[in-house]
Amino acid sequence: MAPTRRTSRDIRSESRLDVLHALLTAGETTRNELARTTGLSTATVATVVSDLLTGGIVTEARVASGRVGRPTTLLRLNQDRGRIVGVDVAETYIRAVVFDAALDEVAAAEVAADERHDETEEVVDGVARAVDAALARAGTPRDGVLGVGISLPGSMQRWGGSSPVMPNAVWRHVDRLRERLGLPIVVDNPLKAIATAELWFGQGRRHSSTITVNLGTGVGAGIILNGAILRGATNFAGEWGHSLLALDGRPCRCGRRGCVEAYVGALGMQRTLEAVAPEHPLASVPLQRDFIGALAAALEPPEPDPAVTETIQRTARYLGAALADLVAIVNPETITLTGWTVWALGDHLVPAVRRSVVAEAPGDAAADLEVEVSTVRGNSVATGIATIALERFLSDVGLVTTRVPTAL
Amino acid sequence: MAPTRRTSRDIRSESRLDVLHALLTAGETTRNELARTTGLSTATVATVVSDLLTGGIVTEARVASGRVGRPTTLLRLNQDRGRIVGVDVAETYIRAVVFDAALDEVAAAEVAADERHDETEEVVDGVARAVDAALARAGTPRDGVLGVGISLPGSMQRWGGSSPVMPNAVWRHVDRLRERLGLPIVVDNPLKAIATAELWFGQGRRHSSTITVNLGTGVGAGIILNGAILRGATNFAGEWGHSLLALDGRPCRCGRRGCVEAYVGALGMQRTLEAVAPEHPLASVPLQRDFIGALAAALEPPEPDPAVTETIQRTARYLGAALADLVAIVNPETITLTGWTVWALGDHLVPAVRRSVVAEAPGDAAADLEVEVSTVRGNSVATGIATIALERFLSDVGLVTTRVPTAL
DNA sequence: ACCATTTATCTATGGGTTAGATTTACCCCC
DNA sequence: GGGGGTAAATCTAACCCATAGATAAATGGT
Repeated sequence: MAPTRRTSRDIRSESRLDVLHALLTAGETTRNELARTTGLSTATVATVVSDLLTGGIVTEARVASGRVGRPTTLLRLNQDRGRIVGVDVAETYIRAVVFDAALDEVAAAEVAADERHDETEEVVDGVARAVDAALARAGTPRDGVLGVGISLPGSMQRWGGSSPVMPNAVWRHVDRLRERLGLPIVVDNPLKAIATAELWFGQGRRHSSTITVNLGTGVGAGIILNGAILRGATNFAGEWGHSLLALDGRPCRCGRRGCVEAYVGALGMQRTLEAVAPEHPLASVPLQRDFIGALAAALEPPEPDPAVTETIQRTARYLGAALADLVAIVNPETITLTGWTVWALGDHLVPAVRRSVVAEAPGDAAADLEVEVSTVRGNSVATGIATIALERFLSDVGLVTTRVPTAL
Repeated sequence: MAPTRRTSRDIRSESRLDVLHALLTAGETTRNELARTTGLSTATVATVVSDLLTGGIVTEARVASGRVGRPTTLLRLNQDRGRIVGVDVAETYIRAVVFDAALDEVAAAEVAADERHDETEEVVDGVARAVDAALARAGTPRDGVLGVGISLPGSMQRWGGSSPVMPNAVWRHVDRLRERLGLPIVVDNPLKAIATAELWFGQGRRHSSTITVNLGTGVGAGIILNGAILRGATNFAGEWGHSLLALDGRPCRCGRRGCVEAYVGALGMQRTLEAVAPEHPLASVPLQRDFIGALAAALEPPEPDPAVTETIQRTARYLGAALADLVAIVNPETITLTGWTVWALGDHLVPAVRRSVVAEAPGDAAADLEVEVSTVRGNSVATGIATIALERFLSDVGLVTTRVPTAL
């Protein structure tokens, strides 16, 4: 019944990941502390740390303790093990971020992208230029790259199957990307990337079930259950932005009507402002980021713009109702909010959204739910997809058995 | 990060459950066949079968093979190991079903229930009377009962926590039920029960992710991911019937507006008929089962009632849109439909629902989705909750480590 | 130089699995 | 009646995981 039977190697793999997560959280720590943090015995921690030292993933520094007893050795992730690149392919830009092996950002580069970039060659070229520029900025030779993670919107692949079925367009992307970059790559979609960022750096470390919701032009949810990303049958899970808020409601970019995104995406918020005050000057701001920035500015004391305030209130209600659907169906412990709309407007949105979720969720399902702005900083898509690339690298060197989706 | 680390005992537990599921599916089988079915080695199957034989869960019958070679021993679940009772506490009835240890139905009894049965004593009394009547009908002494599973609507409990938080009303139910029945009991909600039935007897055996949707007075979804029931932080997952279909739409029984249940529950379908043909005689049929039965009758050839046909079409569209939300968020491989509305109207609903899901789901997310009537026969709530009771019994005798939610 | 203390490592023992050897129980044939 | 071939069932050595507690290492204090 379990589609993939777990073996004792999986147990060891989990132990290694637990130790790596504890190291990421602590920055530097000791074997005894790792035993306390992970619940593993000191013998197991010793064995796992030995494996990671041998693999060059972890380094140690002998530290005189300044007290009696055997001196303590501090451990940390080996930043110098190599570089990992995370690439966020969005609608209007392609951003490549170089991380060290401790997943600290080293350098970044961005190239503009035409929104009609479903032409394979243009995407491949843009990704290659962004990666090359970022690596140059980081001073990293190609042989120092452990892996490149590339987030492609809408990419879909059969998880774990022996013959993955993928839309031809995406297959061509992957093949061409591999040829062009000449580096080990892994491809996934942005929702899985942000979920991975939350799992490794955010609330996913502390909670069994977390949903991280991205608000921007597009809107979606990364779902973490029992310490793993929910991918779904076709790696499509989390497309909550295209679940219904209002049957036959507002037209959505996807061609359907009434989607959550049509109400709480940046464009949806502009539509809400148009409904509140059709002649409002902000209703005709053409660029979404400018629009959201202007909303934030319009809310500054001492005189917040009443139409903008009403827009925020309505948006909070729509968002609360949509999050209540996630609560009703998935019932997570926490929901985190991420994305550039949240950075700009979170202070205004979050308190109202919390109230709205509790009001809109059935029964008292949302009574204990925590809704908060994500603590994952920077570009969480790039961070997450780089983390997926690191996991893939660790899998390739036999340190973890987690099945990272293959871009064959 | 994994909330509960898996140990080698968990691996053995999974092996035992795999063997048990294979036995349930096959009825009777051989060790070699079990090895082929489960993928375990013949040595492991031998060890597992030995454990199950020792525990009296499985029996063997020597069978001459009629061919050369060592004769084959047939194995089957030991029906005589004891009896398990599954109790479905619904709004208007309490039904107790007695199963043997191979989960075949032996006898049943039903008592009427007042819809205002949130009075603890009335529920406890009704459950006790139903269980006593069913056991009498089965000729089963109390000491022959391995466990009683009781499905209580709305029951919630913290899964796996050391100090479960549960609404007081439900706590009182559990305490009083244990006192009154004097039998080992486990309590869960109907959505978890139907998911368990689908996992053990339906599509959950063959697919990694399945959602089983119950349509009746109430509407909800049992969610199976990676061979396990999705419970959620407060055991509330699957309340899809109270996710939104239409913001500010039809009033729902739960006090909110626009819930899926208000459109595709039995009462919702009657509201749809009222919208289609306000003077239709069926619009005022008072009892929901009578109404649904009358709908089915009105659809018989050669002259199906046009208003009823239109009602079915609209309902299929609403249901398709609501299922599309499950596809967008959870992305399962299959969706099965169950419940008395489905038994009565499935032939008319399912083809249209399939088309609607594909049309309403974003992109081609639903392209490969299978939507079908569940193959789990009988009362799937009672079957499922009895299966949970069997799992609990197996856990109590140390044969599985699966954490069945405790009704302490 | 020795002792107490603390950290790190080692070891025997517990759990799981499998490949392949061995045993068992049959049928067929001489 | 016995031997050979065959297929099922069982056993065994070797692999994986974990931990409790013993042992070793490295320090500071006396």
